[in-house]
Amino acid sequence: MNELSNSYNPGDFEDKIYQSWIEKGYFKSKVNPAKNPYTIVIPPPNVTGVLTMGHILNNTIQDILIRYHRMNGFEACWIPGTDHASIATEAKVAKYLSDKGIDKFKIGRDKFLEYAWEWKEKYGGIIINQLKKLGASCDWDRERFTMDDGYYKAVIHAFVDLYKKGYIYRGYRLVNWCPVSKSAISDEEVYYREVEGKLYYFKYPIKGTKEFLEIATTRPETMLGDTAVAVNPKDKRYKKVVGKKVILPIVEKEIPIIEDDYVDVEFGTGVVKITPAHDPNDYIIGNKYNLEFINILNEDATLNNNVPEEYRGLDRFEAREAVIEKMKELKLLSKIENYTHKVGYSERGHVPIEPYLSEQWFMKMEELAKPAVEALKDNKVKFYPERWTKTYFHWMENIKDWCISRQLWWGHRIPVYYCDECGYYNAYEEAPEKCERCGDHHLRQDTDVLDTWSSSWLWPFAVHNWPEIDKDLKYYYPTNTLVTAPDIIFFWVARMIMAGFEFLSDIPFSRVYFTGIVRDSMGRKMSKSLGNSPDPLDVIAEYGADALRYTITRLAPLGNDIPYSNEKCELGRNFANKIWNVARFIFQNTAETPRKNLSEVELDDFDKWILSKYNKTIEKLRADIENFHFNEAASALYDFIWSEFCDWYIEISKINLYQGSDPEKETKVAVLLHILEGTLKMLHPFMPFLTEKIYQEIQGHEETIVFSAFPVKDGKFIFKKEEKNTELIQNIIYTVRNIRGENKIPPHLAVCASIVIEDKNESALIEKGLTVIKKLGKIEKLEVLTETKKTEMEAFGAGRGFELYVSLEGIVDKEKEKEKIQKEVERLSGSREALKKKLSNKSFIEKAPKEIIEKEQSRLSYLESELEKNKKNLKGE
RNA sequence: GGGCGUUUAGCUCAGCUGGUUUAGAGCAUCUGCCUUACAAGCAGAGGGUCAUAGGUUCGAUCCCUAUAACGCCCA
Repeated sequence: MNELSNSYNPGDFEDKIYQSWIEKGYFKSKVNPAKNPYTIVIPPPNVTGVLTMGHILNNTIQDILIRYHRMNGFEACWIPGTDHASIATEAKVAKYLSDKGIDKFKIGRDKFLEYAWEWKEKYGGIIINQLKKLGASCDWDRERFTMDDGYYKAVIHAFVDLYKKGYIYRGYRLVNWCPVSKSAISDEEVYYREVEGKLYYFKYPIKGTKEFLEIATTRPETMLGDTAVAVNPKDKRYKKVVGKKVILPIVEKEIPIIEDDYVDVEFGTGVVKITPAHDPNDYIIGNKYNLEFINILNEDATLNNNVPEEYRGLDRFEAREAVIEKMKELKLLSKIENYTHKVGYSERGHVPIEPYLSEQWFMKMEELAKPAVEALKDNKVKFYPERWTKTYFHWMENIKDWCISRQLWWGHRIPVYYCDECGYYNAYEEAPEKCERCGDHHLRQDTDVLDTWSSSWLWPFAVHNWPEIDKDLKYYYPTNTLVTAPDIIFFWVARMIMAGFEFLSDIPFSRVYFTGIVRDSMGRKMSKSLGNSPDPLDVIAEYGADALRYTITRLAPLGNDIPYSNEKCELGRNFANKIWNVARFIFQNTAETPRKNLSEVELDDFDKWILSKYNKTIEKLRADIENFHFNEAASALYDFIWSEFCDWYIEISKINLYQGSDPEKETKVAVLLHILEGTLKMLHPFMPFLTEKIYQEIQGHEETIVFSAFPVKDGKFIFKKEEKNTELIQNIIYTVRNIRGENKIPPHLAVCASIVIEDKNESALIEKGLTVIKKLGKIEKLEVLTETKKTEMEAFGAGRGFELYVSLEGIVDKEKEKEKIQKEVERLSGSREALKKKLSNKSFIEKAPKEIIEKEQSRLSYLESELEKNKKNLKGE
């Protein structure tokens, strides 16, 4: 007797099975020259993060790929890990400390880092354990963290290498400043939000006249740092004032009126103020015309000492109000308009970012980008869906230098050492003891850390012992597929490709699968702040990991967003339950019979039909997985198992299982087990737990399904004729059931029927199929006629190649029956007319391919014979 | 402002590069069933002028162009 309980309770076995996989070490990968490697590196989640639905989607897909390739004989290696998430983690730790009344700056860098590591140790394991719940078959022995010793050294090595090659430089530049984190952030960490703001019109007096020049601005407070006003050279209105000066109000300073194409004539008055230190466009203008750069802000976005005294120390928004008040007083404010515009916000602090002049480290990107662009052009790296390559090219071809320094402590500290004595500085992998130039021993390391992405861009090879080129790196690199979300295409994907070429002269992966974004039922992105992201662990507890995996895969067409809600997991759970129960049925009915090979038993039409369908499913499934059509793969399995195997074959097999001869029973047992076993294998990448659990109960199973061979289509089990014959029988059964349903014949009531089969060659088949028709159609007496023999009180149905009469006195409603047939006649004539028209179209006959014309002609004759049958019946002939 | 998507049944989506698709699935709805694998189920049914307008073609849900709505990305 089998071990399967009466109902499907995933909670009873999922953890146990995972535990046994780990104990057996199934997921450990070793360099194996006899096999081809198949490698995936996990997109490392934030070490302090928790699993989201996005992770579920992403990691399920990776696991499908890994398990599929493992079953196909590859040395599959899925390398897991986490990243240190510099800003996010530092913010969390700082908040934790400040809640306890501890100020991060008071305790200092070293003490703070101690807390941060403690924090990491405490929360760092959470997400990894959650992945185990999902069934992820990662090689956990290879788990890496971006701040592990080895990885840390790799990051520093990369920095020093690029520094020496001249790709990394220090510069006083305008950067995106987050006043909350008090750190620079990259362009990619800025998001734009539409804001209902105001457009303020200020009058600046023109020097030596009584006239004014009117400017429009959304950021009045920055006027305190203006060093010019500008107009468009084509703008005739202002031709005469160009070259003159205006007196900057409040500050009482003369600044020039310049002209430049950049100025939009249509915007405001056509005159703009130029604040080179606080606006990216003005920064460019400032450089172009050698204007003065006046930084008016402190790190926390309060105003500094470069502004008149009364504004110093004010927050930027307070200063805005104060400037407006003052301008009003001075009668220099001419109007205020409502104005909707986009404002850049910090992804970290969620406040408007401030373009801010500061000393930062940058990486020159243009050269690094070149091979990475080529790689996609040459298809060495392919994106799925392909359209993302456009986005990629656009970004790469307009690439800007990357600001890689962050004014934080948690991260890889920039390995640049300064000599205060002589001013010399350089980058070193190991801290030098003395100054290279003057020999002084007082060296000071740069206080900044590196942007997190400038550690994770090394991920595909730094997970090994790089910069050492060891046998693992040689074997597993380049990796095969990267599975990630498109919102980090610049942050991460593009940069990994660049790093791959720069450090190993090769692509980091050949294919990139971009998942969609998981949204809630209202179409909103899942986010912590909205509270609309379900905890995947709750979902797993309620529905099972297999159900969740299946559901999310089924819902995720390539490149489209996924509308998710927990109830949708019913889809997966119901499917799991179906599989569970069909397995129970099979075990209950096969235990007594020895299992034989398919070659040892005699197959009937129905066996051949299901084997044919099964082999076609294998073929489709393989193609779908290899082309990343996971949702279709999931559907194909569902349809085969549910609509073909369970709905038809299982029902048909009961006839022989319950009443058949021994050889008949043996045939069914052989086929049932063959298909169950193969189907479980095909399902395993999608639903690993359930399939392992059931697999263990199969006669003659191997130790585990994890390494079992993924089924291969066998051409000798494709049976076209038997497929067609079975289809005919199915159609007859559909017709009987339809008549039963329409006439409300109770299910338990058997009926009498007669049937006409048009093709005489198929009549023989029907003889064999009669039992099946009788059983599934609940027919007690089925008469096969050579021609129509109509009697009273009969319901009629016809299909391709057959006519069917169901006789049941007193139950058939003749009027309704007539209406139904009338409707059918109308439908058929409609189709026939349309088709006739098509076939009488000269152009169609001339231009359409022959097969199509033939097809349409045979369809016409089919329609005509159907029509004839129905009409005859209607006339009562 | 530039780019990229999406628009198919009440809902959520398939339809993988034009012809058995006057279009499929799940959920929801309606009818009938506790048929000893499964009520998380079984059997049937209803429901769509494939966003709109043109165009290409013998033929368009599918290709092209415009429009609209929604969404994302970049400036």
